[in-house]
Amino acid sequence: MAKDKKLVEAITSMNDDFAQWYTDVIKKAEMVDYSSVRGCMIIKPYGYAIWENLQKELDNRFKATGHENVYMPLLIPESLLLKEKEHVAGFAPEVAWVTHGGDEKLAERLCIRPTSETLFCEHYANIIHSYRDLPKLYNQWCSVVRWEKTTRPFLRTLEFLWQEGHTAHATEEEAQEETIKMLNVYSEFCENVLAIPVIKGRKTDKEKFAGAKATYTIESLMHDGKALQSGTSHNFGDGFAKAFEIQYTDKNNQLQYVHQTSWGVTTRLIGAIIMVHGDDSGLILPPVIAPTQVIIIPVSQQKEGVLDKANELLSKLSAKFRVKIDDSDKMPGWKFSEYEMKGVPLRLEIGPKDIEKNQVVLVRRDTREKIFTPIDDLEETVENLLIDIQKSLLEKARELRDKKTYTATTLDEFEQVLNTTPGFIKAMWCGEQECEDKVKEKTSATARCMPFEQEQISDKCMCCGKPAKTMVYWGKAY
RNA sequence: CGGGGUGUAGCGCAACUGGCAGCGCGCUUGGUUUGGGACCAAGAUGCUGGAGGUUCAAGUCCUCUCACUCCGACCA
Repeated sequence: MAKDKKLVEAITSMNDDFAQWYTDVIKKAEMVDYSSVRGCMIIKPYGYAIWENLQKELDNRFKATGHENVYMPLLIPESLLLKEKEHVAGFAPEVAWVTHGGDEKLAERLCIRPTSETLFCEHYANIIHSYRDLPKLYNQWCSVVRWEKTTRPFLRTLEFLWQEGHTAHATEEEAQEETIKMLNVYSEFCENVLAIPVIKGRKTDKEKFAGAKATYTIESLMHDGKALQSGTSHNFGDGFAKAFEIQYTDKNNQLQYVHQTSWGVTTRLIGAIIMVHGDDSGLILPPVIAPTQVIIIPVSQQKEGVLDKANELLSKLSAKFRVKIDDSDKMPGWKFSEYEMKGVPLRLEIGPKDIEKNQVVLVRRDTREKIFTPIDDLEETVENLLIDIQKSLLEKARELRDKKTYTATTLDEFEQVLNTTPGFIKAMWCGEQECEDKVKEKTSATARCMPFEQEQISDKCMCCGKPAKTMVYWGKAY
């Protein structure tokens, strides 16, 4: 009866089928819906609210580091896209084209932006003339379209929301400084806001962005041991500047090319939140970005005074926190499960027994610990608990990642680890793409990044045995 | 783009060898309930993903197509 019923409603267990678990969670937590266009998702209010909170936190950080928001057009003329060779080669296979306006065929077809480097470059060429015009620190929030072969909500969709920063600087040093500065903004954001620990480092040439001189990345590890590239920051050098003729006159009246950067994060981060923190009861959201931080659930709400008290607590807490009340006539047990599925960090139960004792029951989503709290201490306790949940989510994620991080000194060992205990594998590399290709071919793992924090695992490349240059984090990636 | 799986009510599924399209959950109304997914009663809901074909008759057989999903390759 009640037990069978629970089985009907339950989601797939993570350990049984991680991919199915993921799909169940995003559907049951009402984050997305599928649309009639292949590979495109409808982001529902709950999913979008998470994006909005994430956006707010990031945008504040961009502004605090001197960046300004702009908006570039959705459409890019083909001739403009073709200007930088490597860049086109990287994106051409996956762009969508607009060929008609109404019934009329266009003289030049337009692509729907897969990314906006070319537009920013064209614009920069027009507005940058003097060293006094530099640096230009622009960012835009928009969506882009990439015609991917296979798609998954949040992780890979044809259209996705993102932010792309594009900056132009007078010198190589300044551009490099900006590239690293924004990578640090991302990693600080991931750890403090999303409670996701990341590995910072540089991409190998094989993995770097089309047209970039160097790509830096933050890599995180999901519950199933797969890596997720969570944000990138590119140093373009003056490659784009030369292709688009972005030049300025320096103090010595010499014509110089600018040095550029770009950096971005996407709605994919929501996928990371799900797969880093979630459990078999559903989502677990870090309090800082949770659309609802506290859900109030009245118990025996038809009894005199219960709803009044619950609403009183609602208005009291709303001054400081994002709080909601569920006074629908569903059973309390149903509501408990529902908000666990949605990952609300704290549940507040209030019923006749509590009112009698002038207390409430607080329940943490992450540990399910029940805390009986006097109403007089409520605000302080809630505040402390939210801070503690945020903190312990990060700690727990870091512990898990460290536990799933291994080392290997030979390719056999590497394969063995990857097949038995998927995760990050730290191993030495000679620097040759040949070895990178071989690893991928044999194991389907890729070089996730060359971390800033290097370790000497051994002195030989785990693949070819030649002297090693770099320690690399390897892994299977989303 | 290659390989597998799936499309039937909002969701999960059933319908044998081709023969009236059904069940559970959810939904609506009324009532009783409420500290871990309540109960009773009465209802509503379908061009079986789409197009063509075979047949007296198609959810079922054939052809094509679209979407979803998983596994690879490609990518944020």
